[in-house]
Parts: sequence; C-alpha cells; structure tokens
Amino acid sequence: MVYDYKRIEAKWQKIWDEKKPFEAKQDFTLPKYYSLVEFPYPSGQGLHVGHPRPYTALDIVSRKKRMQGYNVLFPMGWDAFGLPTENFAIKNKIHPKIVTERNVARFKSQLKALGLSFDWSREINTTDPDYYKWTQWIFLQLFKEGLAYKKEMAVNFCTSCKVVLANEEVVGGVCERCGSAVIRKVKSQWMLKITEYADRLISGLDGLDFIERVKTQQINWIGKSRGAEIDFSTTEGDKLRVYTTRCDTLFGATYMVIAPEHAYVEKWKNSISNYSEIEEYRDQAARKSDFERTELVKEKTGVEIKGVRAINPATGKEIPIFISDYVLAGYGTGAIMAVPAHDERDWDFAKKFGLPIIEVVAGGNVQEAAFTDVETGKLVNSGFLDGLEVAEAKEAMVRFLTEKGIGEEKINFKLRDWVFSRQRYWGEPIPLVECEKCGWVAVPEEELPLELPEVESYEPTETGESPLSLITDWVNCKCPKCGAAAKRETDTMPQWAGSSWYFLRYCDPHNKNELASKEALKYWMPVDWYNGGMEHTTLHLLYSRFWSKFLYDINALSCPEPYAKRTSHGMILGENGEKMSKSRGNVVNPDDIVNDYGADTMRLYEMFIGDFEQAAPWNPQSIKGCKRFLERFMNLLDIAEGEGSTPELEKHIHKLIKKVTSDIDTMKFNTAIAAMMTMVNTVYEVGKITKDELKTLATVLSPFAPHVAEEIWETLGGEGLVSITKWPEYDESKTVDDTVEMPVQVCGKVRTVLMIPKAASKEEILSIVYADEKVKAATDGKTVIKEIVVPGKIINIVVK
RNA sequence: GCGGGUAUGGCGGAAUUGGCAGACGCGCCGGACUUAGGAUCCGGUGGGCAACUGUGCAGGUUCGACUCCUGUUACCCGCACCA
Repeated sequence: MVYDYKRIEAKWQKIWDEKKPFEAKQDFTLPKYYSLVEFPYPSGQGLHVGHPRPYTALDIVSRKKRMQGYNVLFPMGWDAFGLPTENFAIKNKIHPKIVTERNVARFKSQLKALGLSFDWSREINTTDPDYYKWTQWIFLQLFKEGLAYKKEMAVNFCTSCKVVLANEEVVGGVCERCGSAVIRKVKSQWMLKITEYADRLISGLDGLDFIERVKTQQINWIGKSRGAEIDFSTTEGDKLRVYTTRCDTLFGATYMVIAPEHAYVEKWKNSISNYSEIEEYRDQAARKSDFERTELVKEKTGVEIKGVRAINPATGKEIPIFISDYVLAGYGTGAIMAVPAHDERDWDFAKKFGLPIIEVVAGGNVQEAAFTDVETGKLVNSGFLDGLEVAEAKEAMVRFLTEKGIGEEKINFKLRDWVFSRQRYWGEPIPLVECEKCGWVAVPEEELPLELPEVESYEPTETGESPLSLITDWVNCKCPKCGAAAKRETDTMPQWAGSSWYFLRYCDPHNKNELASKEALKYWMPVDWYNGGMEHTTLHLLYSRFWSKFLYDINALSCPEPYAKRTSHGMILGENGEKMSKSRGNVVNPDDIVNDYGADTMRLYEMFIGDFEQAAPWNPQSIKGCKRFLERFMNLLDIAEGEGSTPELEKHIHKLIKKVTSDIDTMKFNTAIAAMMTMVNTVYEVGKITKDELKTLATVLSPFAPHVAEEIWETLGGEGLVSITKWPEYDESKTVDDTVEMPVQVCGKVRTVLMIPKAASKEEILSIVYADEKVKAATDGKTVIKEIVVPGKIINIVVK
C-alpha cells in the first residue's frame, strides 16, 4: 500500500470539519477537561516549527482525554494587539486591522493543516471589539476598586524619532530604528496594583500542580523579603530612611547610598557643595536602564554628596552619603545603609572609594571579600549584639529599633506594580475620561466597548503621545459624571491585557452580556492543564493569575486560581543549535514539512525530537524516520488477518497501552512514540497480527498521527471515527512477565545476565546464580563477603 | 549582576528515579533486490586487538552513582514597554 499522505490528510480534515467531533459539548453534567495552549501572536512571518510543539503535545493530551470520555475544551485564538503589527502598519500605511486579518488567516490555515483538534467554534481575537469590551470592563472594575492609579514613570524616548520606545527597541542604549540616543522621559502612566496581591500570588501556588521551576521562578520574581526600615538622622535634620534585610549588621554601616532619583537630592540642593557634579551623575544614570545599572557591576560608580552627612544610630558616628546607580529608586526606600564587610556590592564600592570596612559578623576575612554567610557567623564589634547568631541578632535589633522609635520590621517585595499605559495606537483604549472638576471618571459600562477611532497615521506624535491624542473629535467629550467638557485618556493598554483573561472567554465566547456566563465559568474553570513557554513565567502567568484573583474577589469568577496545572515546553532550535530567527536565517516553515512529509510525520517528529521540556535542535535528516514508521504501520494492513488475539503479541500490546497511556500524562511523548515503533518492529518479527489487534494499535496511534489512524481504522471496518472511539484499556496482569532478566555482578561488575522466575526467593535466586559457570569463574577461590539480591533488579556478590 | 535551567556515542535522545549506560530514531558500515537507488528489506554500529574503559571537569558517599553530596567549567532562558 502506498502511503498517500496528501490524499489521506485532506480527506480526514474535511470529514472532521463537517462532523465537528472536536467541539466541546454544552452539557455541564459531563466530566470536563480544559486543556489550554498559549494563543499565538499572529506575526507577519507565519508559523515556524516551534509553534506546533506545544500545540501538538496538548492536542495529544486532549484527543486522549476525549477518547477517555471527557468533555474536552481545547480552544484557540489570537493575541493580536501589539508592536510588530503596528510598526508594519506605519511602514506600509495599512490599517493594523487589515494586517491582523491577513496574518490570522495565514496562521489559521497553517494550524488547520496540522490536524489539531481545536474547537474552532470558540475562536477569539483580542482585537475584536466584542472581545476587548470585556478587557475594558475588567479594567474599569480594577479602577473602581482603587487598583488602577496614575504615577510618574520614566519611559524610553527617542529624541530623533520622537517616540516612546519599548525596552526591546532600545539596543545598547540607542534607538533600534535610527541609532540616536535614547533618553528617559518622565510620563504620567496608569499603573495596576499587582503588589497588593503579592502575598496571595505566592501562597496561591501551594496546592497547584505547576512544574517546580515555574513556582520557584515566580516566588523569586515576587521576591518577598523580611527586613527592617531604619531612620538615619542627617546633618540636615531630616531622617533618611533605608530598607535592609540585614539590620543585624547596623554597627558595620560605614556609609550610605541613595538612588540618583532620590527626592533628597533636590531637597538638600542648597547644602550640597558639589551639586553640579551630583546633577551630572544623575543625568548620566538616567540614560541607563535598571538592568544596565545592576549588570555592569564590575565597575561601580557614584559621587559623594558633600555637605550632608548621616549618623549611624547604633554607633553614633557620622558617615558619608553617596549617590550611586547600583541603588534603585523603585526598590525599598531608594536608599541603603552600606555594610561593606557583609555585602558584595557594598564591598566593591567601598574598595573603589576607600571607605572603611568594619567586620561585625565573624567567620570570614572581610578585607579580602565580603562575608555574607548568615548561617555560621556570630556578631562582633556590635555592642549589645556581640556573641549572637545572625538570626538572633536580627530579632534583637528589630526590638531595639522599635523601642527607640527609629525603625521597624518591614516586609518588602521585589515585585513592582504593572505599568499599564502605552503611547500607541494598536491596543485597547483605556476607557477613562479626565474632567477638570471630577478628575478621572470611568466611561459608563453601557458605552463599552470604547472602540479605537480611525486615524490618519499610526505613528505616535512628536511629543510621544499616542496617535489617538490627535483625534480631537474623539478626545473631546463630556464628563459622564457632571456633563462638563472633558478629555479622554489617549493611552492604550499593553498587550498583556487581552491575554490576562482570554481563557475565561473561551468558556462562553459569544456572550453579549457578560465576559462569560457564571455557569460556564463554574463548569470549565479552572484550566486543567495549561502549557506554555518558560519565558512567560514571570509576566503573563503572574498577570493572568492576578486578574483571576481580582475577578474572584469581585465575585466574577468562582475559582481563585485559573490554572490547576502548568507545564512548559523547550524551544525548537535551528539546525545549528541556535535560536530560530529571521536574522539568523535558520527558520524552518512547517508548511514545507507538511508538504514534503505530511502532517502526521510532522506531528510525530515534533514529539519525537527529544524531551518535551528541553530545547532541541531541528534535524531535517531525522524526520524521515518518523515517516518510515508511519509507512510500516500502514503496511501492517497487508498482513492483518482474522479476529481475536495473537499469543505472541498479546503481552506486548497490553504493555504498549500501559506505557502510552502513562507517557501522555507525564509528557513523555518521545518514549511513547519509541514504544510504538518497537511494537511495529515486534509485529514484523512475529510476522502476523489480527485485524482486532491492528485496530487497537490504530487507536493508540490516533492522538499522535490522527489522519493515518483514521485511515487504518476505516480500512479495517471500524465504527465511526477513531478520534472519538474509546481509549483502549490494558490488563495489568498481562503486562508482567513471569521470568525476569537479572544482571549478576561480582564486585559491582556485570559478569552475566540470567533468567530468573519472578517468584523466586533469595535462596532460590542465589542457587541459580552460583550454578552459573561465569559466576563460578569469577568467584572461584575467593571469600564471599556480601550477597546483595534486589528482586527483579540485580544481584551483586562481593568477594575478597 | 540577579533569578531559573542544562551538560550522556558522529547526531537527537533513553535509563523503571540508587541497580545491565546508550531503548527508539537519524547517520554510518556490510549484504539482498535492482539497468539504477537519495526506494525497500536483512545484519552490524560508544571507544579499545584485548584486559578493560567510558555519562562536562575534580573530589566524596555507597556492595553499586548518569542519578545523591561538595567544589568547578561551559552553554541556554528571563529580567518588568517584545510576545
């Protein structure tokens, strides 16, 4: 039989389209399973072979769950707002809506060609006003609950393009497009108080089935730390407040550092004798991002503030104050007490500026390197703390600070609030109006969606404002509260907004009155299995958990955590082992693979390429192995005869079903396929198989290579579609062998392998072992010291 | 720099979680069929003639270590306005 994949795939894709076997049922009494993959950004380049990896994986999971009797929701949609589309629109003077439509059509046809079992009746698009109506609605609820606020924030601004740039568009400190200098310009931005949920975003992880590295990365990103805030008095009379996690080392604080943006720089202006020097340093620092500041730690920079000094409240000594960009304005109080003996960054700085290093925790040589161990050291040179362990000293210091009224215990988070404004066109308009009398007022809910107005040009304005600010008809409006003349917010939302709740919309995508009905949400949520890239761990995953928790708090959602299980796939790299990218010229287009080998081979290869969680390079040579396997599988039709079972195959088939069933659940798709390959090889060795058995094999194959499986199933006269037939069960007793191969070691070296009855006792095993010639040869004339027998595994005889 | 990962034949990877290292596939070598083979089928394939030796590197624990511990090197991902 010729494997005509083009004919087979077209045929079955058409049948699936017509019979719609993959649509989720609206019957809320059935056991449900919600599997989710991250919806793509429909870029102009189309799909590359990295996309189908997670899609195929969860398609396999979904197909198997469906066959196991679950009502499965496996939806797909488009995260279509964003920069590349907007930049393309600017360059080519095409409406981003048109660009999006075009890209979506391309993506969809590419996905369809892969035979993925998505429920296309629930397709969503974040740029659809019927969708973003609810994105805006959620924002308004956040606003009403006081979780949205305005704050002055620094943005990247290209002086030549006159455009606010995304961090990604700033390369090496200059504008990616024109190469001009990028400055940090302060703008008033909408912020969302995700920090208010910081604790719950940590504790909520507890019962969840997330892979461990996702949990730890989220916890570290939120960065909860227990420390203290301490007031240092200054020669100016003000108190300078610092945050520290090591208040036990207060006696060793020999200088202080404040962030360049710290408000006191301005406040102390008249007392600072070297103000111009300070000012210059501040301007320099403004040109660096937080990342660059902390990255280039090799050489610390800073300037002493001359004319103002601080007093260490523990020692009573006067100490100098510096400004330096290794202290970030956004973390803690924007000021630190520097303890060079016990902090590496302070140590580097102190060495460079010749500042005193005083040891206060014994255990290292602080003139050589900072001693940061908190487990072993004891306090010294620290008055009332001397002799205490670090943990005890922290407690004692907090008590001391509280009693004296110069400080207190303080919990801090690294997590920062979410900057929610973008000075761009292609995003959801922020539905707020600014009225001179009433301040910021929400657009009434019945006026949602607040649609994007048509503009002439998508280019941001000279001043960096969003292009919406030029549409005066749109900007000028009446205050919904008092009716006076007012102006609309012209910033739009970041792309993260639409993706922070899309999984809720899939539950009830055509609902006109709610973001989704309560019943649908209650039935489908939480998502049972969410797979996505590791790169989304700290932003998208936290943002969407934050929104879900908020919606739970306002009773719009009945579960506090949106995802019961989260896994992550590895990247597919180019042939050269590097990340696939247009600029590297190593991108592989799935269309070519589908065309040359067929979708089933493509799917199989993507799953066989390696450990699902690990990155793997693409290898065009290896693909044919998967195609050969499918051909050999199909050719079994030529030898399949009769009903019932073949004795030589029975055990193998039960083992196979067991292995594939559990391998899908544990994402070991590669070994599941290897087991199927071995099975086919075994059938050819045995030389016969019944039609019933081949039908079972086709059922097991069907989640992986659904088109071929349907074709085999139909040829054998199977009833209906194999895609929704019952997943086969296995008999545990038929998966165990009565005799096992056991390696026999002498002094840890394998000397022979013996067949041992499974039920044999230790004595019986040993009598078989000692009867063996090779064992005799290896132990002859030596004394047996120890005999280790691990039933079913290994025998080790230690001799002298 | 900070946070999270990874390292096994020529290549992708497997190893029941402390028990035969290299399953399965690619590639390669040999053979069959053939006018032909970049098709198919059959056999072989970590290194070494061998004793042996091999899981990034250096130690350690153990009857036994790819797996656990200590140290070390290299590479990959993220770092908040890319998605």
